[in-house]
Amino acid sequence: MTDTASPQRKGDLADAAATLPTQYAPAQVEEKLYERWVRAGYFEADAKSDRPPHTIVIPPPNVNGSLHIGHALDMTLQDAITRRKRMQGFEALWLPGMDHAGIATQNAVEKEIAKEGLSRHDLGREAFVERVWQWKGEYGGRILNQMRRLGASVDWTRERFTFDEGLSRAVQTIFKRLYDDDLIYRAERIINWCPRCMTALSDIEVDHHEDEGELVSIRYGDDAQSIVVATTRAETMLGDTAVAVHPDDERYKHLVGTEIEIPFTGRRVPIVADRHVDPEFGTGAVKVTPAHDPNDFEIGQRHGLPSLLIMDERGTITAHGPFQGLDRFEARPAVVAALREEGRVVAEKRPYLHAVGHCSRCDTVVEPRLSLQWWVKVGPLAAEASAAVRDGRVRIHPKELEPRYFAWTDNLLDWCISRQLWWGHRIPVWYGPNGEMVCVGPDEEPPGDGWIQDPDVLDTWFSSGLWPFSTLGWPDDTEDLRKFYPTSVLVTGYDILFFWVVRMMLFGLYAMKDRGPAQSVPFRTVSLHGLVRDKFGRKMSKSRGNGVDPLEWMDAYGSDAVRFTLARGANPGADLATSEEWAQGSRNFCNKIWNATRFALMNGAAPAAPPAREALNAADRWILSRLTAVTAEVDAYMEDYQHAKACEALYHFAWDEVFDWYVELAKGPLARGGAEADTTRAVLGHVLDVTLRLLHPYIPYVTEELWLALHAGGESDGESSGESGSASIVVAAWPTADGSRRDPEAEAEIAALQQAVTEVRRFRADQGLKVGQKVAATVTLAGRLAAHEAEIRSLARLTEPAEGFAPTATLQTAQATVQLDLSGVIDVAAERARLAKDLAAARKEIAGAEAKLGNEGFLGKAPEAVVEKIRTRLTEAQADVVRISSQLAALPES
RNA sequence: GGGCACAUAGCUCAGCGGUAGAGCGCUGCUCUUACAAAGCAGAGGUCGGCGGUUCGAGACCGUCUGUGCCCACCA
Repeated sequence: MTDTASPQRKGDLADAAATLPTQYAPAQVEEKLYERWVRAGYFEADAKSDRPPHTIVIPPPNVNGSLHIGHALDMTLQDAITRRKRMQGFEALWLPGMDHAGIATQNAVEKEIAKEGLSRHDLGREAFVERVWQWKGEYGGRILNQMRRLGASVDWTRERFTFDEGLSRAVQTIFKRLYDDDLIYRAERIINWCPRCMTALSDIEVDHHEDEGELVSIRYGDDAQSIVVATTRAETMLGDTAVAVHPDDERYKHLVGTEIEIPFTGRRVPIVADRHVDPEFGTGAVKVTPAHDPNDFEIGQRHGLPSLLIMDERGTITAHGPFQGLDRFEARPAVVAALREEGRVVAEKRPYLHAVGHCSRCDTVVEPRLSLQWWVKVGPLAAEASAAVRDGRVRIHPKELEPRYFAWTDNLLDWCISRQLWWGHRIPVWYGPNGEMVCVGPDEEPPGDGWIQDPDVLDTWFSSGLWPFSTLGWPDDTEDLRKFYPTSVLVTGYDILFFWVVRMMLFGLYAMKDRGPAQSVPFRTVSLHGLVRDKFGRKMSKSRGNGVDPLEWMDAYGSDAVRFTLARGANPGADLATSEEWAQGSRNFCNKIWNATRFALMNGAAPAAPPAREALNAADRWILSRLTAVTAEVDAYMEDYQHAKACEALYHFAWDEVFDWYVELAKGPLARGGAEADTTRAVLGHVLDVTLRLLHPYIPYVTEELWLALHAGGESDGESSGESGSASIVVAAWPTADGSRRDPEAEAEIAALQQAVTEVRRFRADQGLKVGQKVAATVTLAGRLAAHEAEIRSLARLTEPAEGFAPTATLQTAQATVQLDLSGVIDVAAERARLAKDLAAARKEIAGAEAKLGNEGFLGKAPEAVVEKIRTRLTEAQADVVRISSQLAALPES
């Protein structure tokens, strides 16, 4: 924390720099800047503007959650995209909001009231929903508040909630439309039932994992006629209404068409032949329970079998008999035991690994159950959704993930949308006293006395599927909808590709179809990122304790550091590993930028249009050339959502080129003063100004703080500041590459200089010389390097040769020869070893190149540029051998 | 049971037809007129195995092994 500037120098410091401490302290700038940005209205999009729109709707976080590292990644990327577009002059809208998250939130509140010894049924529907709203008010805004911390440039005036009034109207509208188009229907089917949540679940809300089951073989029938079936769910036999065998199975052919008695029930059921049965599996005979198994249900349909429900909503056996009242998992062993008693267990239980469905919310084993539910007929909608990607109206990025998308759109089964919950959009259907049914639109009065509304609510993904247009005011034809739909890009993790992205495609294309094919898509591009993992690439989990709290990192290292860490790891569609050390590294980077800018300010640099070429020295021309190249590179990467690449390019340019070389090279001219120093100040100011603007989308806070300081002192130049002047980097112009500044000549020149300096430094390091230890040397330069002796001497810490100068070592690069007097210092043995190594490397090089050039196939087919490169390499290596050999010979005896 | 990825430096990952890269970590040196959250220099990979295509292959093809993920109603 010590300020190393000497007292005399301090007086020369620019005012702005004097106020900057030697370390960047995020806590002191973040809140202040965010408030200023919001107050200035920079994040508010104007639907009336004539700028081209750029729209992102946030994947709405669940109200019941708090910011986790995955959110932080998602939001950082969206913010970076939005900030760049805003700087480019787009009318950039990033719309924030939350999801009511039906089942998840209901569970959370149920858990809370359970602490008071209450269930939702104790409260009753209305009071319970009231309670959830209350809870939402209390905890709901947490993530949104955390977004502010992160620096998210969202338009707070447009914040939405999937359960707010407007969105509820959108839900009702689309339900009605789909209903009228026969794309929503009510039917009795086998659904996934969670006996704990007591609701139906859609297929994607069920997680299958391998569970250890027990397969037991049971004999049905009596001595006269019997058949053996195998099952893992013995209790379901109480609901069996048939036994099925394969039609070609010779073992059972004679039994088909006969009847057999189901134990305990006294029920006689038919033996049917069905192709679904696999004769190879188990005994080749299957018990058929149409009400509790999806396959069996289909067999039942094919053979006109009755369906018997034998469990209630809680999974308790309701079938009359000895097992009534038992839980399904108590009933299973009880049934097996009773069967054994009767001598019906033919083969004892054997362990059997099979996939069992679990509720994705509470992990309870899902019970397939025949039930009357509401469905979306997805076929026609999915065909559209598939076509939109196939014909390029919607681009999935990275493309490698397209097959996963098609795997869904091309195989989607009808979607069960009704849930037996209380927290959600109520199904807008009313039932009349005589079994009539009417679907009520948003502006219609519900029917009167004697009619009751369907008690169920809609799947939470039903409302979030409308998000890209419901948030913009649909079903009304609003200015926002006209201006900002279709949205530009959807940024989300690949893990909700089918939960959410597919739903938005289905609904968007349907609801907006009157706009025509190109304009109805919910987004032009889907940019998918991966999951954040720990430093070893492992999934983060509570039980493993390897999770990361982004807030903790923000506290410790600043928001920018967290953002940069995440963005830098974000390769399209790929998971990223992260750890605290990386956040530290990013923090260090921010600090480095801080200090480089601080140096510039201390030397009076200010953003200005860089002087004409003739006024510039080689270093200036080099860095401006590189700046142009990097600007183009970063711009292209960002346009293609390649954040990791963009960040890497910026990191290396800023640190390795600007800070480590240009700033060092600038010190000479700045110290010498005069016009030369003015030029350097202008170039340095310009380079930093552009670099800060390029970095701003990823690290908004530190760049703003420094950019303001940089503009506080000097003249603002129109090009760098953009039309909004120097009020904020948020609205400064996004840099464009100035092709006229490309300068291969200067790049080659500085590369040669770097090579020479590095060679000397390496030599010094090998000899164990201290930085402060002066070494006399002659420096002989050729070609482009001719004018750079002063820089080389300064950067390599070489002094002029004095009397009695006696060189003991020679260093040579392509355009520089440095002879050093190291009498008394040099470690001859080490030097000899080093040279021997270099010599061996050069000889290997020659051998490789000669082999290639002697290869006729190579000469015949390789492009001329490649051949030329190898020739050059050969020539250089040959020269190296000569040089090194002579150096070896010149070394004194040890 | 299907499908899709991935196997490159100690760790996490880029590179995807022309002499192996980054960050972190590691080693050595250094308070050098912005920064020790720094500077300088360095060590460390026969790019999972085996075949093939090619003048040339981490890179393309085949195959094997290993790992991960997604989907799936086999009782």
